[in-house]
Amino acid sequence: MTKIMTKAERDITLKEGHGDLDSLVGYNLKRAYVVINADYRAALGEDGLAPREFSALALIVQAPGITQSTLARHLGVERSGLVKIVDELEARAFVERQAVKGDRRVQALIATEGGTGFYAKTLETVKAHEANMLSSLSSDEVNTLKELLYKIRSIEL
Amino acid sequence: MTKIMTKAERDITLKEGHGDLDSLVGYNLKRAYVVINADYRAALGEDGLAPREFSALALIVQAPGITQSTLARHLGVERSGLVKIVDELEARAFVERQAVKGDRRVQALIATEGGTGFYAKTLETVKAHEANMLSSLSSDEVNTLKELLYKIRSIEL
DNA sequence: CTTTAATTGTTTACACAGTTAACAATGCCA
DNA sequence: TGGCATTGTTAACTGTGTAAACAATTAAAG
Repeated sequence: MTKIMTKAERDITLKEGHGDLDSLVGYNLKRAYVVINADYRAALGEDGLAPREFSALALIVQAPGITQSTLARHLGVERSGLVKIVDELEARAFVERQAVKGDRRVQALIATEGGTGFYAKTLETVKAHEANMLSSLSSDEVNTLKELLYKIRSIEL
Repeated sequence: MTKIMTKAERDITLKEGHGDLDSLVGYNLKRAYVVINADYRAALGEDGLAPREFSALALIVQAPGITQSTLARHLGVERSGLVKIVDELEARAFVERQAVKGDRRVQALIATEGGTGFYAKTLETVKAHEANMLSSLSSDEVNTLKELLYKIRSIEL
C-alpha cells in the first residue's frame, strides 16, 4: 500500500536535485541537450541552419571535396539520412555536388562562396549563443565539460 | 575557388578532435547523448522501459500521487505528450490512475507493487549500464560531469 | 577476362518523440 | 452568477532518424 503524499510533500521531494534521476548521467545529458538545443534554435531564428545542417556544412567547409559516405560516417548518421541534409544545403546554394573523376559513383561536396560566408557568420552566432548560455560556468568548467563529453562520444559501442 | 583536398588530407583534418564542431558544447552534447542512449537501449533490451517511460516511473515511485500536469512539468514535456507515456505504464500495469477526492479533474498517479519492483530492478540495470559506459572516467570526473550537466539543465530560458 | 562482391547515392516506407491547437469537464474567484 | 483557469485528452502535424531495396559503378577473386 503506497502512501499518497500531499502536493506540498511531493514538491519538497522533487525540488531538490537528489532524486534517483538526478544521479544518472544519461538523464542529465538529455535534459541539458534539450535546454541547449532550444536556445540554439531561438538564437539562430527562423531561417537559421538547423543543428544537423550546420554541422554538415561545418565539415564540408573544413574538408572540401568530402564524400557523402565519409561525411555521414563522421556525423554518425546513415548515408540515406544525409541525403536530405545535403539537399537542403544545396537548395540554399550553400553547397554543390561535384562529379569526381576516377570514381563515377561519388560526388564531392564543396561549399560555395556564399555557403562559406554563411557558415562563418553562423559559427559566430552559435559561439555567442553558447557563451551566453554558459555564462554561469567558468571557462575551466566549460573546457572540462567539453573534454568529458568528447570522451563519452568517442566510446566504441 | 575552393581547393579540393585529397582523401588523405581530409582524413588528417577530420581525425583530430580539433575542428570547429569539437569546440562547441552543443555538438559534443548531442553526440554524447546519442552514444549513451544507444547503449542504454542495448543494455535494457527488447522489453525494457524506454528512457522517457523510465524517468516518468521514477518520479511516480518517488512522489506517489503526483499529478500528470506536475509530472509533465518536472520532466520538461507537454501535458499532451505525457498521456501516452502514462498510457504505456498503465498498460504494463506499472502505474494506476486514481481519482482524487476534492478535485475531479485530476487523477493521481501511483505505482503498483509490480511497478515499484520493476523500477528498482531497472534502476540497477541502468546504473550498471552507466558504470560500464563510463568506466574510462574517474568517479571524480563522473561527478563533475553530472554537476555541470545539472547546472546547464537548470538554466531558465 | 569474367564473374562475384562491395560501395555509393538515392528513394520509399516507416517509426518515434514531441509539439500545437482544440475540447469537455471541472474548479476558482470576484 | 459569470467569466477565467486548469486538467486530461485527442488529433493533426513536424522533425529526425532508421532500414530495406535499387541502379550504377568499382574492386576483387577465380
